[in-house]
Amino acid sequence: MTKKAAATWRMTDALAAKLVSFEGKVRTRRFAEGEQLYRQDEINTCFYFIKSGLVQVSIFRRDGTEVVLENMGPNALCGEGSAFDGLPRFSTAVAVEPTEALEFDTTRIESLLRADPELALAMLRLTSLKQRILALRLEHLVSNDPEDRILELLRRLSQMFAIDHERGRKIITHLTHEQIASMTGTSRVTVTRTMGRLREKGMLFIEDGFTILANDEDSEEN
Amino acid sequence: MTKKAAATWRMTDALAAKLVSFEGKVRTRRFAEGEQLYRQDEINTCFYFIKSGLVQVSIFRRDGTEVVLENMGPNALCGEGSAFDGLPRFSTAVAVEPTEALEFDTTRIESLLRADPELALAMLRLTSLKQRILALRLEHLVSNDPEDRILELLRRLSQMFAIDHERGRKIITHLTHEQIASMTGTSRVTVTRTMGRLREKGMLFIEDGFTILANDEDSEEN
DNA sequence: TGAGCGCTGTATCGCCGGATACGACCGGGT
DNA sequence: ACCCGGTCGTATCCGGCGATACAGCGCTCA
Repeated sequence: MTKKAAATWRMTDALAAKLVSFEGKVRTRRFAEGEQLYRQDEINTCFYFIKSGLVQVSIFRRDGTEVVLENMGPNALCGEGSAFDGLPRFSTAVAVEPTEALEFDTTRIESLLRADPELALAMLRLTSLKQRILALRLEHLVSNDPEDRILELLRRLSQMFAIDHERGRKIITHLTHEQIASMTGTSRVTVTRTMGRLREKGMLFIEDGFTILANDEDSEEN
Repeated sequence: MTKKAAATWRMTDALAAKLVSFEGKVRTRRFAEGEQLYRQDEINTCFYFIKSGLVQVSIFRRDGTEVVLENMGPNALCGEGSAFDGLPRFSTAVAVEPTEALEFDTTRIESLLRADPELALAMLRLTSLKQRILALRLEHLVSNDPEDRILELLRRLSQMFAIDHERGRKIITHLTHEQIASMTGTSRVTVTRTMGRLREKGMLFIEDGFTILANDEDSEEN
């Protein structure tokens, strides 16, 4: 049950534009803090484009632990996976802030696609991006080295939510060690230990509570 | 460098039908054993629908280890992720058997989508399925328990490639422990140990070299 | 038929991450 | 000021996985 957090995912404005253009043509919904957009195991055909707010998408495992997939902020799309394949949702989405979203329904989207082939392309590009992120997370999760797992997350955040800084990239998204732990499949203690090590190595700095990831001059990741 | 293996992924015939119908309208390509369909880090816009043969999709990590994402058999789609988002491929696809595939090009697919909105839906459904599989793998990879990781793989295979058997589901796909290890991020020894434990618990049987996964009406695991 | 190879089953050992516990710090609320 | 909840830092202990090595076994092929 992680608490309020900043977004860990978003898309480029160009991609979002296509979805935004449907405002008015589809239902706009508001979710209060704590309200669920959809719940694991249920079947339905809606997916959401988030206009404002913050939605946490996570999987609850059988042993009770929670795996946070992503914190979706403005311009993110969520729920499209299970909306299209008609199978029970594999994740739960909860608004952790008051959220406004466009609700698309796949049972009605066929007509939209017919009318606007660009929408199909935009959707495919979006799901492709998600596929990429998932695959990259997978790549680093197979490793049992926590440093590897945590760096992968930080690098992704540094790409998506960071601003340049004299010593690297300042990551605006603030995550507690607990949250990082639940996203990387490690323990809170290990996150603390590992980030301490990274700091000693000069790969990481903390300033005003923000994490600064040093540019990896040593290699050419991503 | 895992060797020849059986498929670990496929889609339902209904979904495949739409793609198959494009035979003749798009290029058909043949790949010899060992030939690459695409390579990690390169950029191009093609994706493939496999008609026959077997393609191994894997990620080569910086430390040199290989993560096998999937062995794609007939009726599988691969490469669509990086084909659509225009970023460097995150995986490498190699034919491990002589393979015949339909080659789609995203730069030309727009016209196809326009002409046939059903194609867009089929593609979205397909990528959704892939997203689901990736997310489920993720869910189990965050766990450091090898039993968890390995069971997830076996359950997936049991759903996709197994036939009923008096003691459970007989998994046709034959994988060596080494291959299972590289798909689950564990060591070969651990796979052997873990599967031994599962056998003792009666959750697993080996017969004629095939793995039989007991139906989990026994519900309680770990 | 025998040699060689790949796969499976074990054993030993070192290491490191999880569990647990506790203290320091910071901020908000009464 | 005081308390309190949340977060970060650190110590200890234990279990189990990875690395490595080796033995038995069933192939294939000469």
